[in-house]
Amino acid sequence: MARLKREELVSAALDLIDEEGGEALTMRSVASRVDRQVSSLYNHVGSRSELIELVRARIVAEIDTSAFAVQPWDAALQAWARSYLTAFAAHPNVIPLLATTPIRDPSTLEMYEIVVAALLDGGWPTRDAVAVMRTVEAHVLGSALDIVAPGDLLVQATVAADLGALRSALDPDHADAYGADRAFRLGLGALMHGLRERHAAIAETSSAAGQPAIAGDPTAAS
Amino acid sequence: MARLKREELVSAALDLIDEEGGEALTMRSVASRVDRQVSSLYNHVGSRSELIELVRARIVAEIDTSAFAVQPWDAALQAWARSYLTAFAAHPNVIPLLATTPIRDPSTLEMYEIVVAALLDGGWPTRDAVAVMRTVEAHVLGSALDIVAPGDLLVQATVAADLGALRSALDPDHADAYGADRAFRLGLGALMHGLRERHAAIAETSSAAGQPAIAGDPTAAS
DNA sequence: ACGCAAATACGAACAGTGTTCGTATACGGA
DNA sequence: TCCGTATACGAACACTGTTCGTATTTGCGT
Repeated sequence: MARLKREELVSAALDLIDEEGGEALTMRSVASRVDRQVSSLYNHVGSRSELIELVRARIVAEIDTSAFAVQPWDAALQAWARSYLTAFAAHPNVIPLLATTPIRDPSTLEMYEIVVAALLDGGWPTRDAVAVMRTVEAHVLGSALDIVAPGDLLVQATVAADLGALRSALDPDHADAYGADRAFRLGLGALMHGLRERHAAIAETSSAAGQPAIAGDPTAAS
Repeated sequence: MARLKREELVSAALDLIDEEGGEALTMRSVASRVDRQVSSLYNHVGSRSELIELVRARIVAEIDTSAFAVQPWDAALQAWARSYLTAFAAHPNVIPLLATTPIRDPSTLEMYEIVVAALLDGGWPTRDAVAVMRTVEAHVLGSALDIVAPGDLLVQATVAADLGALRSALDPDHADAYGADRAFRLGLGALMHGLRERHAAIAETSSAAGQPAIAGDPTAAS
């Protein structure tokens, strides 16, 4: 019996989730998939949570952050968000598993580092850089959850109840993941538009008054 | 022994989640809290999932949609998003439970109806109304998940690893829920800014060519 | 006030789950 | 070849949600 490697375990887990959903990821199911007994898994992985965290690392590795090195902050940020969502959307069943559990994976933190460094380099003040990244990531994550949500259920409930406006506005053919992706792109475009605006405003006041140290609540810009 | 009402069960569940977290919501724990045996609960609730869905209804009821009746679409939408996040943030431990499970609660659908109707009334084309609502909701939900994520863990890992830019940009005192809320407000402001811009652009082309029927991908606006 | 039907409470049981333990086996480097 | 170590194993534990048959209690119509 060939020696079991950690990466095989992660692959088995990811395949299992992709094929049968996140609740199907039991230690017993993955054990039978790699043709071992349950207790053997604990020689390679400390717990089920840790296994999930390894799956996260596998997916995060697919996110492309190269744009930050060669493009201005806004284009790079948008490309990053797109790649982020694409990586998650490729494994929709994993999303609920990753969205709720706290991040312990170091590679994810390295990604944060790249993004924040690029934002600072792009002229964002220290106060806002982390907030900008967080809000863009939140947008991506929320949209990812929207993708995994069964859209047909929404349509079904809509016709059952008395929801006129919603039903007429819902395109029945595209209320599913496609609709979610469309909503994501629309929202991301709007979000980036607003961020560019804010960035420009900050740069202006900054150049007019040396180092900013903005007074009051910096998020008050309507 | 006083007769057990459904709402008492929901209250007990919500209290339990607030105090001890979402994983602590076991049928046995809520049973002991209402001083019953486990099997008795199933006389009032079909399953644990249904109980969670009732908790969702309780929280959704706190979201204020009154602004749609008296304010223009953009101000109302922003007020709705704020109220939405506030309602969830009041019960952070519930967020992971609700973010992942599909929505079966009818009152939530009624809320969607109100929002979409207001957007249509505000001049948004049928194609985009649902997308606008979805993306704003996704932003709220993603930010809510950001709030529940333990921020101190991020800081801790940041100092442990070699993440210079991130560490220097992170305000150690406010890397927690406060920072998440700041990021949310910043992002929501930017998002609304972009949506207003897009709405104005659409209204312009619409008035120039009767009913729009926009050609090409309507989300292509950079 | 009575009786009856329906709602509720109960305890035991079942099939799952993640995890731990002690022990046996097989591998891989010296 | 030999020895230490990593791996594999099976049984067991404490949980979980849910179902079942059977008491008990409630509230309503008479």
